[in-house]
Amino acid sequence: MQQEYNPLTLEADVQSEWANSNAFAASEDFSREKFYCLSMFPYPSGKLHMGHVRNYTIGDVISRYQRMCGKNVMQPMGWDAFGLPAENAAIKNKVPPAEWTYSNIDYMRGQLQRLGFAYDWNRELATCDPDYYRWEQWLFTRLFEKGLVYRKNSVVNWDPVDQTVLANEQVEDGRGWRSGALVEQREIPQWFLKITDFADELLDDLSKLEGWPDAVRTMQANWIGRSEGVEIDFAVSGKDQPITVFTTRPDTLMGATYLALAADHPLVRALEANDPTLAAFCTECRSGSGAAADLETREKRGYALGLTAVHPISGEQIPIWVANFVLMGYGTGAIMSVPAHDQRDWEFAKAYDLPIKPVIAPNPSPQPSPHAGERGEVSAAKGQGEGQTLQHADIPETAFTGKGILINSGEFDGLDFQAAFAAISAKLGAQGRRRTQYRLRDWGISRQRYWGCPIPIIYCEKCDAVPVPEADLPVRLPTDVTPEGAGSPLPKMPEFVNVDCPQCGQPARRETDTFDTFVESSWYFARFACADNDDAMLDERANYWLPVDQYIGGVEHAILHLLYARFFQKLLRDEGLTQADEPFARLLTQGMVLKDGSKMSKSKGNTVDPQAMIDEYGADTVRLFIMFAAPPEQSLEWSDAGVDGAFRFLKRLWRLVQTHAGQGAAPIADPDALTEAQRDCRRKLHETIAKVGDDIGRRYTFNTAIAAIMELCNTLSKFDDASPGGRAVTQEALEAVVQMLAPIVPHIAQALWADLGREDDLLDALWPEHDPSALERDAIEIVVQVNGKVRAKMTISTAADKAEIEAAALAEPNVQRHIEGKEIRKRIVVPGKLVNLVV
RNA sequence: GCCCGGGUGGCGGAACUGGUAGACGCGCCGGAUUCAAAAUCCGGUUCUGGCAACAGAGUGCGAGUUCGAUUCUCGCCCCGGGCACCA
Repeated sequence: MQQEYNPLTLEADVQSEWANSNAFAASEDFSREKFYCLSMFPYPSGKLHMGHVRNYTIGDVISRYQRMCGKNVMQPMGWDAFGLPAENAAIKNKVPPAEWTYSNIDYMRGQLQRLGFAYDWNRELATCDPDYYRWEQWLFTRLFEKGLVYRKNSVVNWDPVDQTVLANEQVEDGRGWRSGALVEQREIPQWFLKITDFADELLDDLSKLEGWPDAVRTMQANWIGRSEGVEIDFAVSGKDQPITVFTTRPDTLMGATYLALAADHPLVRALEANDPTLAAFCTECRSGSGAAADLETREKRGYALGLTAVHPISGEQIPIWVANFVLMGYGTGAIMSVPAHDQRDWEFAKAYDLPIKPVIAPNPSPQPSPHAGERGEVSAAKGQGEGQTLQHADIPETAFTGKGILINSGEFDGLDFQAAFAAISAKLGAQGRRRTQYRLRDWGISRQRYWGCPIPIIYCEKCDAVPVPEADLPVRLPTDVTPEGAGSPLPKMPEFVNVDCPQCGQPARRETDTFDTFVESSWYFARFACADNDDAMLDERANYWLPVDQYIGGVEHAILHLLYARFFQKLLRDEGLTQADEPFARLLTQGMVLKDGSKMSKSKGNTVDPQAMIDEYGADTVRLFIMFAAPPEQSLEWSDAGVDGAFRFLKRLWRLVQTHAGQGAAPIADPDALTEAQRDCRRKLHETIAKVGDDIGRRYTFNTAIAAIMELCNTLSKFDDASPGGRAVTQEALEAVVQMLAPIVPHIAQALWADLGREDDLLDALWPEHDPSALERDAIEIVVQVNGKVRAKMTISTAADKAEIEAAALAEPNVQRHIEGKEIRKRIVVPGKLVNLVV
């Protein structure tokens, strides 16, 4: 028998073998099916946290499993290296962001290697490397030429004391996190990418993404928010310009009793100058963070402008209000309010005593809900989540937001939604236009920050904004800089700012804003295919590897990052750089790692340092626990005791293999010559192989795969049969156990593989297949229920037909007791499962 | 506020297509081994009643569909993620 399981030396040995043989270098091989497995790259914040370990273990298990299935696997790793934390660290520690970032990368790379992840490190990239971001700048200039880029004024959080722009995260309760000053919304010119040009394609292609979780597809569809509606002009009494609103419910037009405008609506802006009370109200609306969550949870407040609009059909005068919940960024910045049929309008009307005019009656003949008649309830037709039930057609307690039949609407009375939509749109004539509206807005990519990719634009008085010519790329970010707090240092660097106009040669000024860091993470997956190419952004290798076959990352990225990456894939495709329409064929969104029920975070002080766990137990134990504790999509509750349990299992496995191997080479078995106990053991083995293959390959429920392997090991411990047949079955089973565990605990698996006498390379050992003949059994357990309650369990031949099963069930003593003297009204027999007798 | 998830023993979780609720692991209890401890091994462990056989209850709450619901439908409650400048 060999020595004890010593993970620290064992793992070091195995890892140096992998390194020496360059075991995970991937190359394009058109004769083999490729598998590109990608985990979301980390922000190099200092050291790995448990969320990283979970993310990367999941990816590594999938990669190693796919390799054992014979695929040509590529699993790269890189660094999402630009971002705010580097600037904060610079201010705090007086160290340049570049230096801080690169030293973090070095440390974290070592941690990833220590965990034994099968990365092709030849493809490593960091987004702060000019060799990377130059192609992003290049693409931006291409998009500029194509008209997919434009500049417009847009609001930012402005800290008037620090004289700087703040991220939403840096605004706490409406105040700057450093200065404590009240934050204002201020407009500055910024660059935008026309993602809305792709709104339809981004929405429609969601249906192709069958390997994505439905939740993510639904969230993206709702985020894009395509809606069909009508744009309606309301003439304003005493003004030339009408107010244009957009509504998806023109059928409710006759119930519009007021208009509500955003504080930034042009009409409001014009009136503000001469109305100090209005100006004060608008200032209040503009204060605080610009985050939608803050705006929409504020108390609904309004201010009557004292103007009226003319209802385009009735000709009635209706008041115009400014409301703090109307956003300039969505639609036209003005809404027609129909308080009877919109909950927010209803609450606003109640608060300010505005008229509520019901114009829709619930449809009198919907699909009847079972008890609708009894309680006088009527179910509204269910559209996109807008169904509701209602006591009556009038509006005593709440708005009726369902669709129905028009009332109080003059000539339109009696029409349903469809008919009213058409009739009212037609009646509006030139004052109404059918329109498709999106909730999605163009992507603002300008950041007034230092540690990011410089936007390659030069401003010339004569030529306006000029993209930097390809020959002058990259625009390098100066790296020997330590930001000190208030604002980006770039505008204060004449050697960076002062430049000649590439068009006319006159003195000009370089753009000092940098890209949103989401830009870098929107195309890195493609660059991994050819990270070493200095002459082009992408080459033909991208067509071999893309799309990513499996992408793994946190749910928190379900909308923004994943939508931007999908958008960029389409930009790259249209640029002729790659062919795929979508970047990620299959997506796994992993849950968070919790401790004591809440997310691990420094501020809560409930973090567990992965490094300490690795140092104590080794990488395999950490990997095993993290894959066993929960299915990947669910949150995972960290448990030190659970880690102990994982370690114990590996020690048991180690002993099991050593004990067996210590008895010398095992004979080969003839399956037909086995005893019944040996056949049972072998059946358990092949049932486990079938289940584990399905759990890892199809379901991605690694926790149940591990549980099944543990069960098998428990069976093997008890089996303990030293006869030639018994030893042959044990050898077969242990080899399969080691293979099935190899993706999860690759180090110990490699050592045990050799101990079992195998000389081939476990990394490429083909995944075990189950032997269907081993699964055959003569008898099966069947449950007998009486009135749905289990009253007996019986073992019966698998050959028994329904009548025989039923007869056997009726013969069970405990069943007899429960049916005695009662009439059997119904007999349900589910072969192989159960019998239910209804008495 | 809006969009999307989730809620099962003391704990993490299992039950995949509507068919035995609680696999596997942790913890706990009892036993073996040991001078003793650690480590290891064996047995038990949803709750209530019962020596047991067995009976009753039970998957956030309330209703419904069904022979049968953790699973499907409706209405609530609570927790988590996202909300466009954290990544």
